Amino acid sequence: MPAIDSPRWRRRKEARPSEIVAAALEVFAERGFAAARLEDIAARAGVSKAALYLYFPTKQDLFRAVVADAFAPNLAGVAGAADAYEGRFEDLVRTLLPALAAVASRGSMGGLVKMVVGESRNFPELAKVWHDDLVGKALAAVSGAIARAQAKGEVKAGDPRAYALGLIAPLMLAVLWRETFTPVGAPPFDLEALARQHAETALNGMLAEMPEAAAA
Amino acid sequence: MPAIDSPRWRRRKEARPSEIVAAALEVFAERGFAAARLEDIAARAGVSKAALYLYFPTKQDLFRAVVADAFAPNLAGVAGAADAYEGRFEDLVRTLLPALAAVASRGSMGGLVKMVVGESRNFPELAKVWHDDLVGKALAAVSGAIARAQAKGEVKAGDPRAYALGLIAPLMLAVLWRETFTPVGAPPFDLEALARQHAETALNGMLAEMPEAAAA
DNA sequence: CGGATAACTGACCCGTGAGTTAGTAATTCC
DNA sequence: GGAATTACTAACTCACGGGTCAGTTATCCG
Repeated sequence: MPAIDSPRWRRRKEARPSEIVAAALEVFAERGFAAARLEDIAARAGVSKAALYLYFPTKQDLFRAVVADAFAPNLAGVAGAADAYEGRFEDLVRTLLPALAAVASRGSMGGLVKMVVGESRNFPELAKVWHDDLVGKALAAVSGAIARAQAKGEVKAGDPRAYALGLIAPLMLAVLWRETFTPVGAPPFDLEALARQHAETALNGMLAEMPEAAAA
Repeated sequence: MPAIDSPRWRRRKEARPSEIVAAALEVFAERGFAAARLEDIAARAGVSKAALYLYFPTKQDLFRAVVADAFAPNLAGVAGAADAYEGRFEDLVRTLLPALAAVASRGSMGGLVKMVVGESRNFPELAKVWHDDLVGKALAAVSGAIARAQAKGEVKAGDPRAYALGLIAPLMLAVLWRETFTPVGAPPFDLEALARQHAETALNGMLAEMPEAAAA
């Protein structure tokens, strides 16, 4: 027999939205937008399906909320830091890559990236927001830092945007690898170690060849 | 009035399967598995929906056929080439990366990669096949070539698998970029140029530092 | 305590799309 | 030519899941 008190449910107007969004992030990341069932999201949030509609008018709006919630805090910081940075380029790289690895290790970044690439065609406006406000900005920030380092003679000549992609791509792909292949038995990548080794390799490849000089 | 002859449709038992698979690849790549409609695939293949079922018993089987058809030829060659290679490591890299860029430029590789990452949770057996037979093998082949180059003193010490990821990740991510962000106005990457620059940068970062030596 | 409020639920509706089937028309073979 | 074969289609069924609503129950306030 169940306990006589302890009501069947509680009113928790404040806590619901974030719990729902968290549950939705999990399910969307696992199944993709179309295959995700609102009943599953509701169940994982400990709530009935109808309750979702008290807070989000449609499935698409819930999806948008997930994106807005989970995306912005992750990358905005990184981009801003790279943008404002003025010290030696190699110090930036040796800070940035492990920081990115740390962000990627915990948390939901893998699921997010999957959602971005998987649903971009079905949500062109979202793809545009993702690019204009976040991914594009982050890439531009790193490219900008590289261009400045080139102007100071720290970094070899070459397309800064291609250099930037070369810097961050291994980490991104390692995250996708974790989401995609590790669950079926593939050996994982150690993100921290990868970030350290890749930082050294990339610097080694990018830095101009004066033994010791430049920088303020 | 329509022409009096020219029948409404023709019997083309041989040609149908490949046409259907090609149409399915397009639609699956655009929409993802769950959101893809068989009617759309049928229409694009110039055939009725029911005709699909003459050749493929279910939507999942059609998806599997698409994967089998489109995936294997793309990567098997690359992996084999890297595996068998015995010359100087830098020559391998300068050959492999542009070749990969060429494969990625034309054709459907972007759509495939999207399908892999997007549907891996919904098709664990496929994810396993993808990894065990293709992606994992390709990565192992490149890692192996790097390990051999390290043994010969051509390449610096370090985790070969991480080096391999660093080599191919920028190209993969550029392909995903094209699929995801270019359609909404983001500036594209020139894959050929990216491959060339990245090959030089990566070699610069990876090669051991004896001015001229080693190699058979 | 008891009425009012609103957060929440269970059971429902209905559009959509995977899969089926009865029949039609292109082809083949005599 | 015409019967037999079968590639193909139009029209259907039915399960599934997004979205709704009437009613229930926790909570607030007097």
